[in-house]
Amino acid sequence: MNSHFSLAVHSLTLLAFQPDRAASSTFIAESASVHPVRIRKVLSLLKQHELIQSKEGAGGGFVLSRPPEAVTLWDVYQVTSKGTLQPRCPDENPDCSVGANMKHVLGSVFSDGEDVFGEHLDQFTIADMLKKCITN
Amino acid sequence: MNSHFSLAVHSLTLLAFQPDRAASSTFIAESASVHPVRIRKVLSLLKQHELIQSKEGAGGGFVLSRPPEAVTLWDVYQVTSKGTLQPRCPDENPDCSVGANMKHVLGSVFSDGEDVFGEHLDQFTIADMLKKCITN
DNA sequence: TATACTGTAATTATAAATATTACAGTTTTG
DNA sequence: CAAAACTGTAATATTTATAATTACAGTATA
Repeated sequence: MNSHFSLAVHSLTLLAFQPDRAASSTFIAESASVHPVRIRKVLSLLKQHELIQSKEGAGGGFVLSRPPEAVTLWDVYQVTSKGTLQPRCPDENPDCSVGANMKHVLGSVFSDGEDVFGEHLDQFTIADMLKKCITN
Repeated sequence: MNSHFSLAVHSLTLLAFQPDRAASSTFIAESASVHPVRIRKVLSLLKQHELIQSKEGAGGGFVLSRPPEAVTLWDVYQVTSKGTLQPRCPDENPDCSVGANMKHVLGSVFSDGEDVFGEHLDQFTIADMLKKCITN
């Protein structure tokens, strides 16, 4: 699983944690121990998919555009990581009936598997994640 | 998903394809378009878990130790890729209640998710994979 | 108009995956 | 018995993927 997903969930959970004020990329980056530019790239994706809003300039930053109860981990996964479950396969080898088809065959198994996995992720919201973090 | 998994499935399917004779690492490597040493490493794992048997020396190679109907993709996954679904998380940050717990919280969500995904993989056997490859 | 931000592109550095080389040990076969 | 065809594994080199860093244009605030 790529790290965009966990950074996205981290960021959204942090925004849910302080719903009153915008969080800057620097603030989020320090919380997640990564570089601010990396956060801005991930949040750029979330913004494109309207999970957050951003405001430029002094005092700007990021806020949620939906209540945290209305955003699931599956929503986030689809934005940041769709398709990454797929196993890496070597190039197709036309000289071998196994090598020629394995990529496609495993591809369909994992594509369905991603949907199954998605149903699991869909059970958890950002609000749930915040609750789990705080009560620990 | 790491590539050990797809190489393992590829190898096992190839062994199922020619049940009569042992396959050498060179033969399998050519089918999968990768280096023989890499195949030997993956097959070493499968051997440790008794999914295959190997024979050294001239005319040696690898054979299945169970019928292909009795090996599922979940069996293979557990040997080659257990835990790889887990998203990469940055180090825990004790100064932030979100940063301090996110890794653990996501960890449990993905651990359960891996089991759900496993139930999906468990529906497919190596025999199924071979059938899918051949009828394409 | 200085300051604190976002947004992005380009570059550099680091880490992970993969290939390659090397060689010891094991069977088979001529 | 010796050459050939294998496995097994370690060590090294290469390639690729990730991540950090730098740079800078644009925007809102005070």
